[in-house]
Amino acid sequence: MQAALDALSDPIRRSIVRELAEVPDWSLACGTFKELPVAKSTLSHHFTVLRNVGLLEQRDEGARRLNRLRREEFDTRFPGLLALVLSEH
Amino acid sequence: MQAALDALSDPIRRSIVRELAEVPDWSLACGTFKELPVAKSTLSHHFTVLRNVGLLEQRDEGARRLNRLRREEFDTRFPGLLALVLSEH
DNA sequence: ACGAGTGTTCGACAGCCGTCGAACAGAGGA
DNA sequence: TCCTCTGTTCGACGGCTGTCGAACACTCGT
Repeated sequence: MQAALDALSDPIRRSIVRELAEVPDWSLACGTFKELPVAKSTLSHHFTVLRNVGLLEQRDEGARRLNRLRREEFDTRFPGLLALVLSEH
Repeated sequence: MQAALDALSDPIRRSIVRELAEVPDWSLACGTFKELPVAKSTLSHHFTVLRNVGLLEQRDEGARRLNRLRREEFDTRFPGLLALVLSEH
């Protein structure tokens, strides 16, 4: 719970989550978020946080690392939280 | 949204919210939270944060300041978030 | 009027965390 | 093989914020 709220209290990380929710699973690599105003090392850090809290699943496809939002698993553990974040416009 | 998550990402503030949820409205003053491991100035700060984010309503009763959890108002603006915090065991 | 109890405000401090650049590792194409 | 692209790791830095004690303001019994 603490980790979940910490993870989602960062606006950049919420942006990542919202963007992943709008595309099919495994369709976005980490590097496809270049519009975010942070360095790639910072982006890598954010992905680590989201993965550690159970919001993300990652999978290597050659040189790229594809992402999938763990909607059901996360919603089971923290009901309504993901829906709330996704409702943020 | 940002402010709401920031407010609830602090464990002390979640304790305050949970405790207020278990008693009738206007039944707890700020000073009745002495079991929390913080100084009273820190406690006052936390109450300010919770009030500013719309989770609390306060009312002076003599020297004491009584609190009320704004359940409906907060749940309207951030559906499910308060329920999630209250489910924290 | 005095003292006790309640709560706020202020300045100061410490730790956490988001941020960056540089260096590194691996995959894949020319 | 070399170069490019992708992503991680590392050390360093800065700002935010939770924390405290002291001082202040107010209410209410005694």
